[in-house]
Amino acid sequence: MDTPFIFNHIEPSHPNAAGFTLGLDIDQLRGHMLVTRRKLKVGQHLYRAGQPFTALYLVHAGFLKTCELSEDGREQVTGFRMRGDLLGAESIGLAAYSCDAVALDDCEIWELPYPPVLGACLHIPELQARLTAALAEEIRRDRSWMLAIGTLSAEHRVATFLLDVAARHAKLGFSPSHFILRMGRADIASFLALKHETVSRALSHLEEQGYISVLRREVKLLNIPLLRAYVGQSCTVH
Amino acid sequence: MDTPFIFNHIEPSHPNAAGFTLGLDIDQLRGHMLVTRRKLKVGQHLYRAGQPFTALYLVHAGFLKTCELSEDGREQVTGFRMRGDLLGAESIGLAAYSCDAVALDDCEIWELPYPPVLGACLHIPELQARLTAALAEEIRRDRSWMLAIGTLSAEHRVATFLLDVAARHAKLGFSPSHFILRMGRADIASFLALKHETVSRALSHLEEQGYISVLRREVKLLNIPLLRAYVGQSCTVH
DNA sequence: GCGGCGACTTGAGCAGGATCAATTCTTGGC
DNA sequence: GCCAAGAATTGATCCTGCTCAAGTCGCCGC
Repeated sequence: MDTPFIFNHIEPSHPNAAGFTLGLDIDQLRGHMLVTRRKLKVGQHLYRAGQPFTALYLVHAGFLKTCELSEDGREQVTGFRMRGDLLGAESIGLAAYSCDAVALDDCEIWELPYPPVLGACLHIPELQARLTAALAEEIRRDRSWMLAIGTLSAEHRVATFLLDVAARHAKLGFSPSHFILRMGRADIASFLALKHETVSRALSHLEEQGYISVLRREVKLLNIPLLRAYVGQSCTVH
Repeated sequence: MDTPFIFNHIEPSHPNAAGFTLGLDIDQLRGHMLVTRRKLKVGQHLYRAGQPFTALYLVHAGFLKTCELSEDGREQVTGFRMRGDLLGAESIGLAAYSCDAVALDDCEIWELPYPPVLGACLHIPELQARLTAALAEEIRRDRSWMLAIGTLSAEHRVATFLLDVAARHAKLGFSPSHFILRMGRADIASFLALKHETVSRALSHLEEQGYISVLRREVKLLNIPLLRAYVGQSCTVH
């Protein structure tokens, strides 16, 4: 029996797996810049909108959300980041970060000071290509969520979200079918452009239908292919 | 009286303005790669999802939309591109384009073959920084629309959309308060995660309230500051 | 100029998700 | 261990935006 309760604390097979978003050995980067380590506790901000933009970050362990804010106080969760994910890239080219990054679990983060990253790109042409590709990947991820939000019903969105979590867990070597959500219902709701009650109901209903089992934040996907089929139906059915 | 009907055919002050997204002189790029010119008629695709990724594109004249597609046939407009905007960047790092780009008006496009762009980055360090910044900018734009879609009512979204069009027109030296929409109601609706009837009603209602005047695709913003205030209210009011 | 098609508007009725509210369950602080 | 605060669930009701439908308008081809 697996132990999803300590996911973030299991060491995956490759010791430098946390650098895979950039596809590079961290040690190679250390030759070009001072890579420091930062620890965050639940609820702490890695950075806030408006703070001077000084670095990119790689998640080594833990879990974070990014939040977009408007002048008039509206707030939107725009994504969740886990081991291996890059943070701060959206603020490249600005003097200050453009959004908030908040720890949803205790985190260990590698800080890559930014001007040095640019410099390193000149010496490691590979790095430049990787960084650009990582940015493009981020655009594609955001757009595929726009597609989901613009075209799927509440329940389909939630199912899609669970399948996405599963896929990301699988890529890190964790169980795709049994995991603990690190974010609250309200964060999922904001991300999917819903209300937390709606997310709660959707989860309950997916459970009733036998697709999943939910107990607070512990989720089991009982039949992933069937769940995929359920999401795929969304268009052909109506 | 201005003549918004021919916006796309007016030459703006700076002859190389169409390159401003990359902040570079196109002639400088020509030294490193073969920049070719492509013309498109309304309805033609600049590229389609699945076609081999070979180039980035700069819009010199005309107007396009980008569409995200799902395997099961769902479709979502993810953005609109006009003079000076970059296209294709979302597909960097892939073998094939990940979305469709469709002309909504006759277009003239500059094609920047991709591997050569990467090569040019090595010789013009400035270009690398600009390209990366352009990608980051695209992420921020997408996320600010996620915020709008996730937090604003239909009518507020439409108003925000009009203000965005106005701002982009202003940046190109056109009138921000009187313009012709190049896309149909259905495209606006998809982009804002609404239905075309809802967009139509929102426009009519904004007109009733005296914020704008609409006649088919011709739009006048009668009081931009007031319209901004109307959008800004969205949170404080509820 | 006329006919036909597609884009847009508008209305009526419906429904999916929001809102408001009550309750249970967890968790952390003392 | 107990209490308080917060997170999640669930129910009842409301309302925004969707659906279905009819009708208008403008434009292109002939």
